[in-house]
Amino acid sequence: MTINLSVRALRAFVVLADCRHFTRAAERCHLSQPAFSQLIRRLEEAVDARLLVRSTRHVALTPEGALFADAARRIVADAEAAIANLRDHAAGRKGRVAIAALPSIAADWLPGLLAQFRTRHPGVTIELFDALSDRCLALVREGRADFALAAPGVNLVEFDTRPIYTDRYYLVCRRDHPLARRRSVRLHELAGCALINLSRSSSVRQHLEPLLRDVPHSSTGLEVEQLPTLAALVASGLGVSLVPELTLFHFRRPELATVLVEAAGLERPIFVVRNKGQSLSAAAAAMLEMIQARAVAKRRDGEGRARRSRRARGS
Amino acid sequence: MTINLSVRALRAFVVLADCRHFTRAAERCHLSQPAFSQLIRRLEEAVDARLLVRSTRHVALTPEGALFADAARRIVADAEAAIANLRDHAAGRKGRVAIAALPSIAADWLPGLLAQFRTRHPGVTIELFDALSDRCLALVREGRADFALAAPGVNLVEFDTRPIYTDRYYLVCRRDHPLARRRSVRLHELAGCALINLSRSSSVRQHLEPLLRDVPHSSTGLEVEQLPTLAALVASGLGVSLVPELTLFHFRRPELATVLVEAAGLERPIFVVRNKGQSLSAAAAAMLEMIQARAVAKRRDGEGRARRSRRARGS
DNA sequence: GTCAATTACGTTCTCCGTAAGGATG
DNA sequence: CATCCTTACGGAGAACGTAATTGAC
Repeated sequence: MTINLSVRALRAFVVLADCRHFTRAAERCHLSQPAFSQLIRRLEEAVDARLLVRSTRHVALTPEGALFADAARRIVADAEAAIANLRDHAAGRKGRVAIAALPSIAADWLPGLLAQFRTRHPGVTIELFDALSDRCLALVREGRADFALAAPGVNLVEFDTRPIYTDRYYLVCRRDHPLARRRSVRLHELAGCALINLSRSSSVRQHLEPLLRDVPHSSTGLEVEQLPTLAALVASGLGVSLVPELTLFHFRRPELATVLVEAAGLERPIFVVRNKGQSLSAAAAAMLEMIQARAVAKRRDGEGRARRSRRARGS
Repeated sequence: MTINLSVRALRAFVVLADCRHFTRAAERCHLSQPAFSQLIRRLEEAVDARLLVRSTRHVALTPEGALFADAARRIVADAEAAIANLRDHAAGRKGRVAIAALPSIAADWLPGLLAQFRTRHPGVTIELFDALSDRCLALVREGRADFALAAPGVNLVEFDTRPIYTDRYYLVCRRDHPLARRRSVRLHELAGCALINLSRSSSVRQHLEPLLRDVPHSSTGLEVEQLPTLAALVASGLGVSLVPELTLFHFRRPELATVLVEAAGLERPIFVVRNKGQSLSAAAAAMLEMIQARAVAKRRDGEGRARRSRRARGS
């Protein structure tokens, strides 16, 4: 009872129902007339009903045939639409990308990149969640985001991860600070500085805490969540801070200076995080590709800056 | 660019999307696993997109595959519904029959027959137009009726016609009329009778007019449309009339008698009238079949009565 | 006689099942 | 090592095109 209909046969029948002429219908289907005739006959056998009344001179639909022709038209249209839709999605002309990214990344990298993506893939809906690492991972886990751009969280083993960038840390201080004119500083040189911390829940703080244990510094006791607040505190001379490169745009003010901090392990890797064994939609894959290309460019850019810095110091 | 999808392949894909396991899906489709695998591979080639991510251990849908699976489910369901629907119609379990019939036939034959048809084909909608011949033919021509049961109208050549019954004429008179006790009369015996006519537009009148030209009868000048009126006029002693057998139920009153009229050509053929080269729906064909069977029974019945009449008169 | 459908027939291609191969947990 | 998907391959049947046939106007 499991019949096999081919969309081809249905299309042929629709064409025949339209022009009611085997020879012409066969031409339109790029078939010889006998082959076409056989195709229709097999269709009638498959559905086990007479769909057409044929005389050698005229072809007419039976009432059942007319009924079935409507259904066939619907099915053929639906199948063709499904394939067209599928192709659009596969080619990245349609679709949806949902990205979860750390606020710093969302604010620094992504805006320009998303604009570029949109011009290249105008049919794709973009969803962007800017959230802290844990929330980013949760979004991926729940399937609400196709992938995340995040720093290493508590537990990444349940995900597929790939590093795409290593973010470096910068000292943020006032221009009148002793280290402000330096191209770079080493971590131990911060001994004695008054450090303003980010809140304990941030990935930056979690990353820095163990490294700073060896560096004697005077604690300011200040702890903030928002980077603009931090910038204002530093500008007011209450202390200095360490922030990842990606957040530097918060600190581009005339009264502030930013200095690269060099230290082993003082690099924050950024990962692309995805669900294990789950493939990306074409649109998401295209988006990720663009992001990775940008990351590579950024890395080269960073290295260039570093080399230039070393040359400037006359090494 | 004219791709061939088979519903079978789509169904296979749907099954696979449901259980995500080639071996089990193959079993459900009654295929060997390699054949099933090939079927899916060909489907992916046909739509030119990866629908599944296969590892030797796990099978997962790509986002595009999930999208297509929805469409496939829809198409498969639609195709199966279309076939089921078609079969229902072809088997007369569903459908619509529209009959156009002379009022006499509609009132005399059809009611019991339609009730019988309805019990046998409960899913079929029945439409009944009771109208005079010309209107019946118009309904068939317009496709609003599948067939008509009518007397020969002006122009039947445009239709396919088949006689199913020949209606005989009866004299309608009062019981005190000289001919009232007769089993049958010959047309010429009506000479001198006061005849009440039906209106000129009726097929009965058109049929009778030429035959009565040779019979000298006194005209009453009365002309009516409705048979109940005619019955009342005859009952009042204003004259007699000639009416087809099918209308006799109008004249079953204690004060009236009906007598078979014998004359060459004084028979009204009833035709089944259909559009040329247009086939009937299964439901309509079943209905027509029942009607014809009933007509045959009625004819035998009539002949029986006639034979009994002749015997009674001692021929 | 001509047009238009079907039937006949040989070839090609599709599609299946069995058997062997390879990857993953 | 057991599971499970793929590849390989030979055979059966499907499907096409050419040519011949039938039937209606």
